[in-house]
Amino acid sequence: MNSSASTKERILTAAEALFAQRGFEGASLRQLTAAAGVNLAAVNYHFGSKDNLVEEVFKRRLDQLNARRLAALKQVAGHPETTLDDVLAAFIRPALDLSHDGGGGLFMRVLARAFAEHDDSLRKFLSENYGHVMRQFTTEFARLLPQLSKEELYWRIDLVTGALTHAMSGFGIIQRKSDVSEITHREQTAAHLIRFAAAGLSHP
Amino acid sequence: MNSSASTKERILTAAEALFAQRGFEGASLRQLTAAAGVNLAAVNYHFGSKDNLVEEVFKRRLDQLNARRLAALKQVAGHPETTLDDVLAAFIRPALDLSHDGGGGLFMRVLARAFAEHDDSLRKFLSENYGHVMRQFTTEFARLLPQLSKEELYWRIDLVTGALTHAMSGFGIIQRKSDVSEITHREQTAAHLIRFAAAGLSHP
DNA sequence: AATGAAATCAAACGATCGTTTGAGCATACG
DNA sequence: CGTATGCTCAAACGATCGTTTGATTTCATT
Repeated sequence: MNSSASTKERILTAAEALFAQRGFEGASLRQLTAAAGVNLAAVNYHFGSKDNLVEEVFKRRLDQLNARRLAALKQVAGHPETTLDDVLAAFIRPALDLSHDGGGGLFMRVLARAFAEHDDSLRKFLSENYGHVMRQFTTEFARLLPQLSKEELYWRIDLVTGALTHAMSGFGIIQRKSDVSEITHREQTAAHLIRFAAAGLSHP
Repeated sequence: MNSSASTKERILTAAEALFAQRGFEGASLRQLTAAAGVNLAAVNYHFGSKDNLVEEVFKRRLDQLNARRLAALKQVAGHPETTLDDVLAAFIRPALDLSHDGGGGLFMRVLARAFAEHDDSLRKFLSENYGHVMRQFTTEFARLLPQLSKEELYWRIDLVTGALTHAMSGFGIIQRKSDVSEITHREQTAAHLIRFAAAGLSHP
């Protein structure tokens, strides 16, 4: 279809969509290359193996998402006037933006699949490429919620993570009402998630 | 006749564990039957197909889980003195109990996998066998939270579902501290989840 | 135009998948 | 006892999987 894009990019885009729909094992290289309009052998030529392709699909979006989240966090972390909502916005808004621009509408669903997979190698890869972000956010949450024990804080962050991952994996489907502009709809969605997460984190 | 029931049960138990670990497509019938100590052909003989086996794995636990949840809900639904915590307890406690007795420790992880799968036939099956439970709980939530619009309520229930599914899928791993009895640990876990869910549902 | 590296292609590789087969075994009933 | 029925078993089926191969095409550089 998109013959202007490079073969590598077309494979990555088709893989992202197919992984979101059928899973990492359910999507075959033959379906994938047919959808991308490239030869079957192109995957092993450009990526070496299917497992490497899976990692590259994650890296392409995750590097961007991590950078945006950390940049947003840096602007509020440590400041005395920073609120819980500010930190949550730094975590949530970049994911929402990724879903609407940059063509990453299906990536959050791929990420949710990866969270559900309890495969060790995939979890290790995610931990190496995602863990430092969660760690920095956790530090800031701990600063803003000093009344919580470490155990209590980890519990709540885990639950919030589950809620947000679940919700964001549905972004591909949820359609805004036609009488609301996209930017308004995105603001409303962000407000929903932020208020829910703040309530779950800071309840007495 | 009795030996067939034994073979069936062994297949179901091995399938539950292997589906939790490797996913529905990742677990092969050869791994599965080897783990169960039965012949390869036994799956197709007793269940007809692998897809039918997947459904039977769900049915075995889901029928019990649904029955317990609805029974607990029935005891509190509609009563004027019922609180949000009561309804949430009716939803959460049966899942916790299933994880600790009856050998269903891995089932919640299988269920979480199924939620992450966006496969149409599996979602249809879950909707048919799980939807009526969610519908009854939603009705009771709506009664106890009359200040929320329908749209707002659905948003919050969806987020709570994501959080609980995520948390419960980890039950197989989380170990209680040795100085806490299992029943105390279960109570503490239930209290965590109920308070978090109540905060997320009822925040201003 | 000639050259050589990079990219694409059709075809085939061995492995593994879910499923089927037909013979053999067990147990219950006339 | 003989036989029917339910179950188990090793073996094989065709299909599909990820991967590899070697020839061919593409294309920038000389």
